[in-house]
Amino acid sequence: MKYKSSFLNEADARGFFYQSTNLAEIDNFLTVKGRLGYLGSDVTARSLHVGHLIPIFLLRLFQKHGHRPVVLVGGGTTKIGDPSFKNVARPILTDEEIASNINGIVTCLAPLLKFGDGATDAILVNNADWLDRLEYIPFLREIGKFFSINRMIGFESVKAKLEANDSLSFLEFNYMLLQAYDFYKLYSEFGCCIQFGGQDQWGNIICGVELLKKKLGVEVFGFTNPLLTTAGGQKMGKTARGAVWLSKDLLSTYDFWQYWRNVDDADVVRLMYLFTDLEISEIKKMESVGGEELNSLKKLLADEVTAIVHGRSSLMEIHQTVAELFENNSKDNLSCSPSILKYSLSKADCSNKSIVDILVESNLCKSRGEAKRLIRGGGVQVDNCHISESYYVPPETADGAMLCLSCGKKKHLLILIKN
RNA sequence: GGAGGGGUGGCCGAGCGGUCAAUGGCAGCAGACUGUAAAUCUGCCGACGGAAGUCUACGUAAGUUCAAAUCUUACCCCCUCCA
Repeated sequence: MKYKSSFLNEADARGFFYQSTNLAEIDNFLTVKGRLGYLGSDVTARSLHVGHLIPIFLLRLFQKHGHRPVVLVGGGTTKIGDPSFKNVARPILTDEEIASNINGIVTCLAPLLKFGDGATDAILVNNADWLDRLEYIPFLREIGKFFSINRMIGFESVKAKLEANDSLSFLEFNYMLLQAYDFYKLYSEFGCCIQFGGQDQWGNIICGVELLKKKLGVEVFGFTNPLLTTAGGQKMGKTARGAVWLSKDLLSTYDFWQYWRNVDDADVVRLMYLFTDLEISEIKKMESVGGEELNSLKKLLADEVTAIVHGRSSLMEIHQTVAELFENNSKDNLSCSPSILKYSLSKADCSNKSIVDILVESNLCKSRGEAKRLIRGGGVQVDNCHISESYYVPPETADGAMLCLSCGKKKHLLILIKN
């Protein structure tokens, strides 16, 4: 075993470790159960997405090993916007938007961490509770005096902006002081000694560590995880339709599953370590797998991640949809599956609605032109037959008949013909 | 406050009076190949229209012109520099 603490051993083995302050001390510190560690997140959207997943799964691990996670939602700092490594300043949100975003994010977290009053139950805090009440002069005198501009402009996150001649407003420049102050607060009020975050948070985290050392003379710790990138070095978590959200309202469980089902070969095992509860020894065996066998591991990955994020019960429905859509051509039960888009067509409409109309009305295509182009390119199928004419009209069929209309291989629409 | 440089399609970025619905790259979509992946190749990628074509777009608003993303003026916004 590399470390004394079980948490560090597992976190490191699974690929959650990027860098930390005084690693040996953290290791000692964590040999005692019930330690507090926090993760802060700004609340710029009403759901978390795949990009947030690494630090949250890290917290989950922290909890599993008998420690107590603190989740800090940035009700206060979101009003500033973290400028680190961003080339566009964050939009300024209203209090109402922030409040509703916090609700959404809490909903996302519920299945991932156990909240409550027990010794290892997670705690939720909102930094608006203290940041909103700050007074400028006292803050400058008590906190600001510990920050050296010389040092601040040396941080990678700031330096990058300065060198690129990007504007960095004073508002944004203050972000790191506030995040440092959060750490100070959480230490003073809860005894929280560790801050987790993505590697891009390093500068901000260090500010907090240094503030506590200077102000209170205590040593607290920072621990960062690598950013989630694909094997090709791309930031992970984006798809055609936008971010891979954790909220069911923004991305169906079926689409969430599909995201993991379709990851790059080279990423499968790494993601398995990070985002499943499978034993490390189990996953180790997968490292040598290749070819078609790897393809089936992707299903396992998709199952496991989806089970953690959306509950194992959601898998049945997803599997049913997948089976019907891809693995056999029967569409008899497809109508029962909530994951698939449906479109009702009256018998009378069969003769006066073209495929183009249907594609547009069902939102499969954004415009008639797009629908026509897609047809011209051979991307539209009805019951697995390519159609080549934009004026194709579905045949009149008996009541209750169904046609399966596909745009490419991934988007499907079930047309129910009714009277 | 002064001086200078900019604002072009999802992003980057050319164009600087007609041939511009706007070169190129990225991203995206579809087809082929495959393992529902990657890579590769091919096609598409403002709206409406069967088409001819029409309309809406180059920060905003006026103007000059037969004709403006391109010229003029005002305004808005961004960036850089200032003993």
